[in-house]
Amino acid sequence: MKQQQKGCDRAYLRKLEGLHPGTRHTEYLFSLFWLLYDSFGPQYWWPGQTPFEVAVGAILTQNTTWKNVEKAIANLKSHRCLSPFAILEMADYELAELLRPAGYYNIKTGRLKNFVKVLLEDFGGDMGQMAQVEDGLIRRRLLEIKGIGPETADSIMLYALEKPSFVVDAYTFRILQRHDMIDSSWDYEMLRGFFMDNLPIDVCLFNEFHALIVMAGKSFCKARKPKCDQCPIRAT
DNA sequence: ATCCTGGAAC
DNA sequence: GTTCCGGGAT
Repeated sequence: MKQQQKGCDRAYLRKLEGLHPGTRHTEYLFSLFWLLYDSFGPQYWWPGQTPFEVAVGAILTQNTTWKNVEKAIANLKSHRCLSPFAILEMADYELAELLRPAGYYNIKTGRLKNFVKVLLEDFGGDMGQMAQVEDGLIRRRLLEIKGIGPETADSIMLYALEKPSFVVDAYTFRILQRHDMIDSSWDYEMLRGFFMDNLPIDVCLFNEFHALIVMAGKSFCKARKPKCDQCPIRAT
């Protein structure tokens, strides 16, 4: 079972900040972080259990609310199919039926199998073995899998393998654009680099930061009717 | 630019 | 009733 990271608390994060040389961007990012941390509190992602379950969740949650993913994962569990081998051996239509509540069930059936195939063939079905591989290498390997794009790869890296890879998402783009820190020419890798080049490389920090950005995006920095007036990170 | 999909939230 | 998701492939 994946337990809560020990020592991933405010004191630890404060110390991290103190030890890191501050560029202008570093100051912006940390001030953003603390405003989020103080208003939403620690998030302790991933609401997950085993690293494998976290990876499955990362694939199933693509463009889908987490609530729906939980149902699909519950289905896998109740059918005792939450293992690489069980998933690989299941008939497509059968797996699709279990994944149904997560939406895109036919697409996700293929994507899950693609991932599980690599996990079994290259890493003996063991996430721990996958975690042994050097960060850059394993990221590239994950990105080769059809159905795993940059955000899903980084989510698996950070939340399942506990490697310090910053997860960027649509909220990250939106928030930084509205803060005038970036413009629309920035792509995924550039924005990921912005965080990783200006923050201490740390699993606990990246974990909380991305989770907090998601919270801010859901509650305030929405596409349609942003609640800028009440937003805790307004005018950062 | 469009497709893939169910379900929660508004 | 629409909108929108903890995206990615074609």
